[in-house]
Amino acid sequence: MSGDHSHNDSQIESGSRYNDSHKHKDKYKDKEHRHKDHKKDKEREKSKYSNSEHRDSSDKKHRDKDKERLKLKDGSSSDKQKDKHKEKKKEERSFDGKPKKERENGFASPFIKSEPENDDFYHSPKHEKSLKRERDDDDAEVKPKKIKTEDDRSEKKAKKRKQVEEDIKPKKKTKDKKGEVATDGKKKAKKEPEDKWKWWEEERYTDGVKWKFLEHKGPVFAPPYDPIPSNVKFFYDGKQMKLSPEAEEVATFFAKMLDHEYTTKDIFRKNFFKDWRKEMTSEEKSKISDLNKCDFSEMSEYFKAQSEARKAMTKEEKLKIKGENERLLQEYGFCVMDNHKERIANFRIEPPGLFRGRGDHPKMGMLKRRIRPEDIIVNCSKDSKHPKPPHGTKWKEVRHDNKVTWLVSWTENIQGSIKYIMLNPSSRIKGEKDWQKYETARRLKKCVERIRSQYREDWKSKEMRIRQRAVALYFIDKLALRAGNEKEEGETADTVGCCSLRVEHLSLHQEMDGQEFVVEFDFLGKDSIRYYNKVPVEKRVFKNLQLFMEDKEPEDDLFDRLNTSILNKHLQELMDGLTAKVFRTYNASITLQQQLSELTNSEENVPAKILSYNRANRAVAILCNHQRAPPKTFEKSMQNLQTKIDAKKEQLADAKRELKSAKADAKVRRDEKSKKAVETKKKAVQRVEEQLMKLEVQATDREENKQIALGTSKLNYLDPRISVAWCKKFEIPIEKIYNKTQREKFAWAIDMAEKDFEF
DNA sequence: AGTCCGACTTAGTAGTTACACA
DNA sequence: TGTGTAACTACTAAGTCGGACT
Repeated sequence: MSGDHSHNDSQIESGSRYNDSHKHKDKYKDKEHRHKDHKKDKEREKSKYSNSEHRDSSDKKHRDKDKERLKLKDGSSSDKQKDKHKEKKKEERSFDGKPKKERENGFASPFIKSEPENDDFYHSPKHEKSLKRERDDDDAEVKPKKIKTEDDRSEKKAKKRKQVEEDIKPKKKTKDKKGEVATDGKKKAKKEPEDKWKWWEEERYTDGVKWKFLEHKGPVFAPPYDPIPSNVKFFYDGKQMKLSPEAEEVATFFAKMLDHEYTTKDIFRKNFFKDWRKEMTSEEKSKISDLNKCDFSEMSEYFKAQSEARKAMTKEEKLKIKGENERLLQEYGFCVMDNHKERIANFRIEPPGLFRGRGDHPKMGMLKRRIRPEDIIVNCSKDSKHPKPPHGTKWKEVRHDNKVTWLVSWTENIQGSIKYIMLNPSSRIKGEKDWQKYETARRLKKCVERIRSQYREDWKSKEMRIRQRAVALYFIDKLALRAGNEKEEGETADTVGCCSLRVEHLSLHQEMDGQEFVVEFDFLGKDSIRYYNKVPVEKRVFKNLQLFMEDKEPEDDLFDRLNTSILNKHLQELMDGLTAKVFRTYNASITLQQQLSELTNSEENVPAKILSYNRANRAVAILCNHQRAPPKTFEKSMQNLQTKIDAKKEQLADAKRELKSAKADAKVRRDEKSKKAVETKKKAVQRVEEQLMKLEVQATDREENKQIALGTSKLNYLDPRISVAWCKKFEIPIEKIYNKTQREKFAWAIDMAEKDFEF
């Protein structure tokens, strides 16, 4: 399997963010020009709607939505019918890895237990009882009681657990808190339940319902604009000018970014200036007509001084701010969902500012407008205490949709997309989904060989669309490419995934570096990260590619008979719940598992084993092309480490010399005391050796990690149970692999995976 | 069949904090 | 006792995917 997946290290070395690569830049610039011409009209059309009018259209959207919901609620029979049908379909799909019959009777039990939340946050007793998720209560022997967490489980659940987790014994609680300090002690000790809620031992909703009760305090808005002092001046064309507060605020956004490269970019400046002018008074508008004549330098200096001052604050002042943040977190950072207090991921509304897209984004520099309560849709239980809008304001809407997971949403003005406030990854609602994702990937493991032989067969198909589909799937599987939805030109940076690859993104080499049939990929993927890879492929694939590229212009689609929706429909037929991204998850996780078993040597010490883990992790990151900008201080910190290593080596030599002389001494004297001295020296040598080893490992690890980001795969692609099992098997403390946040996110895996877990 | 859009996951980076070390 | 660096967190952009609508 993995032999199939040859991943070229050169990919990393040469890979770089588009902006950093000159060769690349030029290449893409050319293309952009070519594209531009036929984009123009479309763009003009678009921009008409981009700002004020957008609001109207989105309002309308929501009105329509309302209608729709109403319909659903008092439902005409036909609507209901349709809905039921839909939900059933969903249900059948939603529980990966669980036999269907277990799911069907979700929470039939009338048993309701009112379990007091062990903390009175948002307590609304009158509702709690009726809103508790229902469960059966008949398998008391499965798990030891804990005083206040859930103790009602069903037989089905017990079975399910057995099946999924095999023989999970109740564990001594993982005390993963020892290393944590102050803040932790404060909030955790008081607020956190002693026994953490194990949602993974409970029934799940089966019908598209995400919760039964939801209560929260709404979002925290960005602080209002704080005008700069009047002695900080703005100059236009050399003359001082007092700006209106609205125009001034936008000017400060620009001033704050002055040091950044993109304020020099034409598009950025153009977009900024256009949006800035919209905020000006007519007087200002008539005066300020050229951005180049604007002098923001005093503002810029002012903000720099401010940030210096912030750094130089006294301990007390810093503590005060910290305390205030903590208070805000406690008040707004949590919600109650189905009787459990859960952490919210992003409870602050995004503040206004200038949009910074990634890569060559056509909208960079545009003004991201301030979000007001009137823009906000609140989602919560009907019978919860609704969040109050700030004094004198109103929400746009309060709705009670328990088929979605978000608490708050608003429409952003740059792309017109919807932004959400949702729960933290440690929450039940995110965790269940995450777990499910890995179960789907594990199901793929069972049938991946079948799928592979099928697509290989399809390479020979008479039908073009099938060949294209098969070759694309091969890339997705072998190279872990993303699906590649088509995107609107001129709205975003020009990036592609598998289905949206263009002819210009690959070149074919009959022979290259002694290998036959090499495909050279060079394109910008998500976040404008460059994907560069030379891959030898099967002859049949190569021939197909030649065919697909025949008579096409560089900017034509490689797979002109394919898109993500066609591909995913096909995948759905091959396996329930299968989509393109499942391959990424599957290949990432299976690679980790293989690499770990290949690289780990049980004889080695803990740091060496961790190096092996990081290497396995790295193999995955390379596969998934997870890159990062090399840290700014990389070279220097590498040098520092080297000096340390040299010093350690010297120290080791010294220690060895001393040991030698001690030995000689002992030989002559033959007394206890000198024998002991030898022992001590021996120990010293050993200790220094270990330290040196540790440093060297660190150096290797860091060097190999220069441009590779491990975090993304660890967080999103690697089944945490693989890592947990590995830790247990080799007696590595889990803290060495996962930090606190990660342990919270993966609590389910840490609790359920034993050392023999197999992906 | 294609388009649009809502909901949700995946992504890199900027800024902050903790920590090691001279 | 500050300073440099690593680790972590917060932030938000940019994907995926399914379903409604046309």
